[in-house]
Amino acid sequence: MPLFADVILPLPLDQPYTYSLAEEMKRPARVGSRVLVPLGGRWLTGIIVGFRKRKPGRALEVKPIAEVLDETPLFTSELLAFVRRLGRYYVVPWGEMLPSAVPPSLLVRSRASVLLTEKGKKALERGLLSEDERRLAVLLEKKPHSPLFLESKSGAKNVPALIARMRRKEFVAVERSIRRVRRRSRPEPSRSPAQLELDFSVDERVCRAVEMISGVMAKKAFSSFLLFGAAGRRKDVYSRLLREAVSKSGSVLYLVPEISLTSGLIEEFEKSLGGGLAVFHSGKTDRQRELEWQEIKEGRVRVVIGARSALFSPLRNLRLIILDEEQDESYSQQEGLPFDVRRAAGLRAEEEKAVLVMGSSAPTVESFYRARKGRSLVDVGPEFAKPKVTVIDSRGRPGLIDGRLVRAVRERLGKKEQAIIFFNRRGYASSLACNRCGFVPKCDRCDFALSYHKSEGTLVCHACHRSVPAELICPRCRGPLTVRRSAGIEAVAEDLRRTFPGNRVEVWAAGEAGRKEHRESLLREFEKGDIDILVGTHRLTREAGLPAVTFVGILHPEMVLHLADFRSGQRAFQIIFRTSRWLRLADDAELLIQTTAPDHYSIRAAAQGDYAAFYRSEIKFRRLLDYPPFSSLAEVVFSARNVRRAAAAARMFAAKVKDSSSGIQVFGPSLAPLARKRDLFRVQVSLKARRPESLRKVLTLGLKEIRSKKSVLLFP
DNA sequence: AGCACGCCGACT
DNA sequence: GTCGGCGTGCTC
Repeated sequence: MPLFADVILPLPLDQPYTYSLAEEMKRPARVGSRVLVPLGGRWLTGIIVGFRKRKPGRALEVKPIAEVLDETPLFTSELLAFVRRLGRYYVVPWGEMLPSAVPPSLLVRSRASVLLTEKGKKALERGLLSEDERRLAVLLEKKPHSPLFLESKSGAKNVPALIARMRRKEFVAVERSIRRVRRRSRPEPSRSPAQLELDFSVDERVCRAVEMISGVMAKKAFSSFLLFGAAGRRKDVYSRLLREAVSKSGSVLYLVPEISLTSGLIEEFEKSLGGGLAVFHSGKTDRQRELEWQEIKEGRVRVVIGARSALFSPLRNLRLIILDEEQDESYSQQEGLPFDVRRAAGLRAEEEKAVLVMGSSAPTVESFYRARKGRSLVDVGPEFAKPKVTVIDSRGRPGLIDGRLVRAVRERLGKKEQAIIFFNRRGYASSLACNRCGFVPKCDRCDFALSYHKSEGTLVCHACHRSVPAELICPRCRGPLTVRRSAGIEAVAEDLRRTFPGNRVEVWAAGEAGRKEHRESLLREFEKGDIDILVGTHRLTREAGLPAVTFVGILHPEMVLHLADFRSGQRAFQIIFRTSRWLRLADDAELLIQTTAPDHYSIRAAAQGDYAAFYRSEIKFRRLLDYPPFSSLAEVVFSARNVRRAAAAARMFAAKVKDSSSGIQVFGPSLAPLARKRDLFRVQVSLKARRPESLRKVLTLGLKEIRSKKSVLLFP
């Protein structure tokens, strides 16, 4: 009896391919196992998603599976179902979801290598080659290289076509090799769980929350909760639920926005669980991740702590998913990673019939609204201490830093105290400009003015992260380029240095100061008291080791309100709310906010530390303008090398959506906010719908036959 | 995603 | 007429 396996491949395809199974492979091949298969002349790793007795098409010539790579399946059936659903949800092909789910080294593929033939060498010596051919041949003279290497080094255009032509003329040959799949090394056996400590939390709200949630957990059905309140009490709840789940031989997934923020947490769990804990973070090597997967898969690891990639860990009998700091923007759908972690965690919990507990002291209004409506809000009470907050109205006042803020800082420095100043814009100024001819240096791949970073002497494109040395002479008229020093953290630092010449001022920002050693040395020096004023952007809130100070100043948190984004009110609130955590809780600790929008509800509520007040205003505004959670939004960006192609795809999509006329509002096509990025023109279409299901249906249908590159952002 | 194919303008 | 750029379609 012949047997065939349906295999999903790590390609932008939604359909599995069918391969035949040799007799000796029928036993090890199982749903969820990795297999090595041939596809169009190369070797790829795929995942078996099903079996069939006959081939799908009569005429189809089915190729055999070369090797089954796993003894136990890499994916549990729940995990596989989750990945498929996640793809469906975000309109991403099944196969495209795979690489973001699995450590890349587990998806072996053949690698092409181009080598120069004898005939090619002779042709090179005799000068028989065209310019591009010669360049390629020179690179290959010493040793073979990958097509990718040739693409970047040869300087020739359309390298794949060039290689194909040279191959036909037998100047070069292409060889394919697969990195040998390593045999698994037997990891050490797991330690037996240590005695679980009993803890006697006296907080009644914590006890009630634990009781209620663990009661639901015992039912082994999907359910979700929003834990609202102070961080310490949330952690008590998590830790007790976690131990409850583990003691019932279940496993737990603990998601955090950034693994660096979990110091202490890991040690604590390690102590109380006595092994069986895995920590996911981006700093790990491929090899480490691979071993970790095996450990989890084979049930030796029962608790996984990590950021978004941990969402795909192959835990079995998953009972509990914890998602802390629910409001954090790193959970949102971002470039390259086409899903929202909050939503994804919900889908995974549904597939696993597990309980999802999200937690925050100031959740997103979307989650808060849904939790209230679904009666799944669990309030464990707010922080006890609120810092002293002062709002400075700087309307009509000149200068970047208000005199009142300067006075407050001076007072602190006089008392030998340190200050943190927060300002959420990188760089020195938005751009350089020529006074004479108006020239503004722009990125040559993006439609974006370059940001001037004075301390580094560079111009940085904040869209594609490329940086070039700054030239201060206008290339057009040879006039001087001057700095528009309106904003930017470097300008803030410079002002402060001028105002406090005897004190040390340092800048903390992503990008230029992004090197790890640099950040760590800054941190140490700040801790020792060698730095008096630390000026930081949003990046600073991502740092766990920052010592608490007695003074924090926030400059113009209202800047984000000017962005065309329905969540900007929430972002402004969060900036202030989160920043206040840097304050040491002492009597004379103070948070000072300098703003030109002191009456905005976000700023006012954040200054008072009043989430409820913020929520009331924000939800009213969302309802009025029909924004999420009262509607669903989609943003589809079509990108292509030339504008016409991108525009044509966008127009076709918009027309299709309008034709389906299912009560969906269509905005655009219009140029995307960043009309050109990394040499791609971007045209976008936005959709708004009452119900998320109708939106997804229209997206799936409308995008079906559109070949052009596209990316979909979904809200919520 | 790769890779082959086939179409078209622009050069030896 | 070939070269080289680019869009289209297929891979079990």
